[in-house]
Amino acid sequence: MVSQKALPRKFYEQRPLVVTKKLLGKNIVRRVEGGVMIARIVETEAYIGPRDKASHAYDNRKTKRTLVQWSKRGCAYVFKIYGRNHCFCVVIGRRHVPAVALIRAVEPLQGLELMAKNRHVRSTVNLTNGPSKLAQALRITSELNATDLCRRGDLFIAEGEEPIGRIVSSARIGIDYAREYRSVPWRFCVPDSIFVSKRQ
DNA sequence: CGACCGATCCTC
DNA sequence: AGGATCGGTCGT
Repeated sequence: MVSQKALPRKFYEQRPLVVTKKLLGKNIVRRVEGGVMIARIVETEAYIGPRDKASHAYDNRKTKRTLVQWSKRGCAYVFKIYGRNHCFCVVIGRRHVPAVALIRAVEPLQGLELMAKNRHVRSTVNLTNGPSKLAQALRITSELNATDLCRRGDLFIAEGEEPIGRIVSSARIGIDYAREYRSVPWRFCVPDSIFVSKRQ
């Protein structure tokens, strides 16, 4: 039986890289009409503004899109990318310091049928093995931007099983333009998960 | 107001 | 390897 108690604010108030790493193994709980979906986080990345050139909040770019990055830790930052895809992040920066953890991959635990319906794919691994794939599977869109994940609502994160083995860290994916921040090891994943992006 | 482009995914 | 697809962002 998996816990459905939201992680406390205190969890998100640790140092950004600590939170990003500790999110591995935690469970995303998503309630929609038709049921509950639960998925275990297996891959994350940290974006730590304002100096991080890969971050949307680089150089303190505070816009309508990025504003949530300055809100309370433990809130959701959901953005749309390439016109059709969404990505799901968690705010983890101290007050006045924008920072988020991007959820890059999860393992489905409950509600696989719902996820498959949302994704229109057959294979289980293809359900949630990428940031926009999991957002689509869990039906996470811009409407959920700024959701407080510390409340037990339609979207929150709960305690899960500790990852077994050593956490792998590496450079982040898809941010080659970020100059000297291109190679910082701010990507974390559990070892041996088939849902983790190829490339480590 | 126009131009550019992306923390991706899918198909070829 | 290339196209989809559109709102955010920035320069004029």
